[in-house]
Amino acid sequence: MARSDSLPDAKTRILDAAERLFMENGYAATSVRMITGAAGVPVALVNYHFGSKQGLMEAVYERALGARGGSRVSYLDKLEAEAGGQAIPVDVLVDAFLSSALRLTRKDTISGEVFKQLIGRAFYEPGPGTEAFFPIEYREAVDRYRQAFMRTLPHLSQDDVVWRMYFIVGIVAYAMAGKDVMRMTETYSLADAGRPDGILARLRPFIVAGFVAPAGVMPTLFASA
Amino acid sequence: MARSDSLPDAKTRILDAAERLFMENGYAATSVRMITGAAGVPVALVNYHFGSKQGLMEAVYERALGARGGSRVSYLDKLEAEAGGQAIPVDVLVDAFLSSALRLTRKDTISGEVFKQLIGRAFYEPGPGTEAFFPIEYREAVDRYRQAFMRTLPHLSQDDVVWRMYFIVGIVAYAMAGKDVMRMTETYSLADAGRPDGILARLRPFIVAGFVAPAGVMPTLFASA
DNA sequence: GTCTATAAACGGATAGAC
DNA sequence: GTCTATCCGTTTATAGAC
Repeated sequence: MARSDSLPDAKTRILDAAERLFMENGYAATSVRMITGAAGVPVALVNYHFGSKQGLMEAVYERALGARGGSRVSYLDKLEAEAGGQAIPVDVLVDAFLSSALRLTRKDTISGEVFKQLIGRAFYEPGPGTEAFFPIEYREAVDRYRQAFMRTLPHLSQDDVVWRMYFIVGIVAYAMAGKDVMRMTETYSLADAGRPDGILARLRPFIVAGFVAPAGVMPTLFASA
Repeated sequence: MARSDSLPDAKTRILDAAERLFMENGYAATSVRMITGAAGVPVALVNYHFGSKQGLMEAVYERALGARGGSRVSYLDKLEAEAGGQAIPVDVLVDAFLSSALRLTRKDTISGEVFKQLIGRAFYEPGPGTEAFFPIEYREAVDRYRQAFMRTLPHLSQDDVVWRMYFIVGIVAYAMAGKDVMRMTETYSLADAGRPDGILARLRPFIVAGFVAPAGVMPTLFASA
């Protein structure tokens, strides 16, 4: 599985190329030949190692998301142990949720990129490679964080807490996918654009403030535009 | 262009089918034959009416997003006229931004669905059919709202304002795309799931609170998970 | 495990009859 | 404007040599 040589073996090179190309173009728009071409291996190796194009996609996610059963809640466990029954502060919880639950485990495939578009893409692109085999650990982790958030913010209903976590996932996925349809980062030559830590630094006060806000559901909302 | 008959003409049926299938499967994963099959018309009609698959995609967005040059900022104009030089309250501005700038104009193509996954998909899917021909009016509208937000929230830098608008777009796109990888809406049988107005009602306090929050960029943020 | 060659189906686009 | 038949490149996947 591991070689002491200079070049990774064919299987790894295929995974690397597939990860990058699926990320850039999406699943359907990426052909097996593009992948093998980029990896410098014959086409047949994809089917030999992964069975099919979809099998390759699944292998890419499996590798990117980390080992199965890997505890994605261990950090939360630690926080709760330290708190000793007390509620954990919101900002700490938000940090933990962003860095631990939503963040990917595997680091820098290409060149120091810690954050992955891959997971962002997984949240949106339909078809094989997304919901179908998305690990259950993520949903379990989400539920653990839901409980923690509800302890910290007892003034919110469960629905409100879940909705707000849902919104957070949306923001993070959008940023992770690196999408910018409005061309905001171009138009305003935005600082921190593309820098995960910078983005998260901008994100945190926004999210924390949003999360602690009173629910306040108002009946009629939108004027006709 | 319009018939008094029962069935819409071929061109319209193609647009309807394409809108639905592009929305469900994405652009690359949807073939022209799938579309013409669903529409009950021969394949050749796509090229006759729209020139190419991409031309069809553009026509779909053109129809969904409303007429070109349609003023997407007219409501903001009205608000600013009423304010008479004064800053517009944040919640009003947020409402206007959500309902007017980001919302789609065309209603219920399929069956009473006002909100569109289509635009949500446009925000994420790579390749043709997304950023390439996304109308400039959207970006213009964003800039108008940026100016309004900066007047209302002078304690924020331009970067912070733009970032927060960016986050909002991310949330809305996620909700619009209807994606829910964590299966939150299933798991918790979430109230308001799928109901645009309900979602927006949940969204508003979250966004308003996040937007007015002090920037507070902190140097070191995330503990190792 | 790696490669060449090929199979079998599907992709978008078009020519030309009606 | 609508339809049939077809072209031609590309797709995934496989068979079989090395």
